Formats: sequence, structure tokens, C-alpha cells
Amino acid sequence: MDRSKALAALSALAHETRLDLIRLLTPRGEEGMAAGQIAETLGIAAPRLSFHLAALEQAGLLRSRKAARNVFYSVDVRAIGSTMAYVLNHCCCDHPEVRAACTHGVAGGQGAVSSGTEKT
Amino acid sequence: MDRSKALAALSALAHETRLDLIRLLTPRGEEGMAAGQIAETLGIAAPRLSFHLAALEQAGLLRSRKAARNVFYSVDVRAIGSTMAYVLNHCCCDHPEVRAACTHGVAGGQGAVSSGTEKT
DNA sequence: TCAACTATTCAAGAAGCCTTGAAATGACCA
DNA sequence: TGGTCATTTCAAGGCTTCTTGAATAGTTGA
Repeated sequence: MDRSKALAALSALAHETRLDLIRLLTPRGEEGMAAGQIAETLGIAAPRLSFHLAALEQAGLLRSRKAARNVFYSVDVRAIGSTMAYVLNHCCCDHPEVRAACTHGVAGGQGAVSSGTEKT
Repeated sequence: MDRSKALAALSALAHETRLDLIRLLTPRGEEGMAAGQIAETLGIAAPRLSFHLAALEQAGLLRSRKAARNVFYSVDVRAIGSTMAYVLNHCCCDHPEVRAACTHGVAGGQGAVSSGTEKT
């Protein structure tokens, strides 16, 4: 993961619809989901979906696979991890508190991270 | 960290100059660095710097503190950690491989993550 | 081949972001 | 008080991104 790739990935993630896409597709694993089904689930127009899927794919965060008439999209989980790792290592200089906040976010919840006023 | 905050933070990070700012300021810790010195170090014009500093501060990633004529900016490392945690937990559903890529990015290098062709 | 279906591409317009120079604000010192 | 320094605000312009409807391309089954 070089600088420009990380920047492209961050830019791709910095959009509500695309964050929704990642959230929707991640649990589906390698199988992914057909474009039409995604559009229906998220309630967005086909060209708009296509635009955002292309943005994520170009940033390397999504993969696509054709099957008959459908195109299945799935998340490249490694690319997302690499993007996180890039920010952690190259931008935050592996700062221990950043890493702790990142790593402990799961089990303990993020309350330990930003002093108690968390909403989800 | 709620959805809109995470989105604002990601948008703020998704810019080359602002990533440079985070990288420059993180090692300086709480003390931070004066705006003028930042501008000189990065070689960017004052209004442009002010614009990006404001963007990062509004996103909650930077803090500012006045001292005489200077304004010192420092990174809120917890906010960055929370942003990472948000993506991990709420967008990637705490996917084990994403977390592994994120967590192991340090010691082992990212080679384990994106198959060997790493450049920094 | 034709019709139906799935998905992408195109073009246009709206909206937002970024950069720049000029002007303004606020703090310090002689 | 007046001058200087540090920083922010303002306004303008250019550039990019996003959304939308219309058109296009590829696939399937009758």
C-alpha cells in the first residue's frame, strides 16, 4: 500500500453511500452480491450505484465477478485492512494511543477511547 | 463516534495535504506545532494551511491552542483511533481479516496483507 | 431473431472543494 | 500609539464530484 493508493482508498471510503456499500457487502464475503440486489436493498438508482461501485473498485476496495446477466461485487477486506494500517503506520507513526483506540474498539466498546459520550 | 462524525473524519483524512499535517503533528504530541512553523515545514501558503487546519479541527482530528501570537495545533490521537474503530466495527462488521491486516501492519510489515508488492 | 432483463456509459447540470491574493483581526513590542 | 508579526477571513475562479435521465451493451430464453 503506497501513499497514492491509501489516499484513493480513503477518498473512496469518505462517502455515505460507499460506506453503506462496504457495510452491506462485507458480511457477504467472497460471494458478494449482485448489483441489482444491492440497488434494491439500498434503494438507489442503478447509474448512481454503478458510479459508486466503480469508485470503490478503482480504489481497490471492491472486486467484481460476472455471473450470467449479473455482476457480483465483494469487498476486498485485505485492502481495507491495508488502508487502516497505512494510516496507523505512516501517518500516525504507529502512535500507541491510536493503535489502542483502533484495536480495543471491539470488545470494550469505544467508550474507553473517547471518554464516554459514544453514540452509534 | 457516530456515523456522521466518522464520515467527517474520513473526509478530512482523504486529502494529501491533510494527511501530511497529521503525519507531521502526531510525533509532536500534545505540544503540537505553531501554524507558521507548519506552513514553513510543508512549504504551503498560510491561507491554504489555515483552510486545511480548520477542516481537520472541525472534523475533530486536531486541537488548537493559542500562545501569544501563535496558534499551536496538535493531533487528537483518540479521535483518529475512534475513526479507525468505527470503520472496523460498523462498516466492516469487525471482520477478522480486516482487523488482522490493521493490527499486524506494524511488526510484520504490510507484506502479509497485500501480497508482497509494498512501497512506502 | 426478438423481447426481456441486467448493468454500464454518456451528457448535463448542480453542488461542493481547493487554491490564491488581498484584506482584516488580534497580539506583542518599541 | 504605531509598527510588526502571526493567523484567519473573504471573494473569486477553477476543478472535481455527485446525481439524474436517456441511451447503450451484453446475456438469456422463447
